[in-house]
Amino acid sequence: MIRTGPEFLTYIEVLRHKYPQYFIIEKYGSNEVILSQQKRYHSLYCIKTGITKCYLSDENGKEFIQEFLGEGVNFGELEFFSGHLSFCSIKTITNVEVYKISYQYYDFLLENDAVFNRLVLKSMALKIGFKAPRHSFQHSYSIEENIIRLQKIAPNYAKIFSKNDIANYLGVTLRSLNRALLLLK
Amino acid sequence: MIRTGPEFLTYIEVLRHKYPQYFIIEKYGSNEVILSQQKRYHSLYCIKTGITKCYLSDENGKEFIQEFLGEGVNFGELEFFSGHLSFCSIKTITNVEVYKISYQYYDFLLENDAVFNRLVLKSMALKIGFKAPRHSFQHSYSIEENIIRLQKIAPNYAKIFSKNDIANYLGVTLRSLNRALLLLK
DNA sequence: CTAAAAAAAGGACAATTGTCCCAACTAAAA
DNA sequence: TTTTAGTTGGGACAATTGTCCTTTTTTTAG
Repeated sequence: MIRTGPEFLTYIEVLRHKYPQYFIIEKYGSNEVILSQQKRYHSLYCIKTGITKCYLSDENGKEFIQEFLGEGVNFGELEFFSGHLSFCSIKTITNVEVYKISYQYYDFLLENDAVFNRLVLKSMALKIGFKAPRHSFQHSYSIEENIIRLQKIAPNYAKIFSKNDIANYLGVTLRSLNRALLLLK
Repeated sequence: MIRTGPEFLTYIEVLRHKYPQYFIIEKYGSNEVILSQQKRYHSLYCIKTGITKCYLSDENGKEFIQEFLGEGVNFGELEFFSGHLSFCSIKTITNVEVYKISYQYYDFLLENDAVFNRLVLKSMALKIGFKAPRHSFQHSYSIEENIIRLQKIAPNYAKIFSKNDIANYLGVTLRSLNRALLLLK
């Protein structure tokens, strides 16, 4: 439920010794927007500690949560490659520390560090591989079954996330989520 | 609606002159499975001509179509990076020609051809960037609005795809799709 | 400490979508 | 040709989910 990338984070920590000025640590409290959709940025991020949500909001302001991001996950890197505006927003849930890396240094690392390059490729492959089965499952099964699945993956999910976030993650309304929770009791 | 990767395809054609033995052309008729989910492969593919669908099927055999793939799109590359089994199936819709590339040669190209490497990264970034807004839209709007959107993106969609495929692409039943089409007439 | 705001819970009804049918038509196979 | 299988279209009803609203509880801010 919360994506992580421990391998990537470990390697970032290694690289930071070699290129200390490439990695700027930023700290955020809870409920702060780090990146908002439809804007142009010149840096990307890797989460050092904490949890964020990645979401799209539609015209009515409803959030559609793509995934929850934990330690070692990158964000903002897609826009570097595609050249597009950011297509989702990132907001902190807990206190968060991130490494911020400029496009320029990122480009340098991709070209000159084969290990880093391969880790980026792998992390992107994993990102794609995670989404599809999740959306498929969410669609094929009832809300109750989805909640049961959440409880298995993350037994403490209710302590971390608000009901609203969970509903938006499952792609249902808060009312429907509450109904499903009632039936499970 | 049909993903393509012209830039990638062009570069493959270039590389093929330098490394002819790396790229094996395979031809398929319509409705053939090129890759099926939960299996291990040792090659990946790039579509030269034709259209395929990428889908997950659940226990009831219902297909959940992720996307339609056209010229220049890769598939089977995620498993190379993640080391996982294939997580979706690929079936041809029209006649299809693909370039087949072994993991071994792919690895070599990634390491030794910086342009190729960057194109792979870009194509993966685009893959991720496409899915999220689509699922978000599909979820936020009615079936009718989704059909109208399809017609704008691909006016000839009804000639290429069966009703069943369109329903599975939109994540609704055939019955619901028909109902929505009635209301639009 | 109190007021205001946000989060959580659920009632009542409406709208949407799914399930299970059946019928017509087309294409493919025997 | 005849049969079979697949595609398309839609009726009737059930189940699910959403919308709108109200109440209670919890959290936050002044």
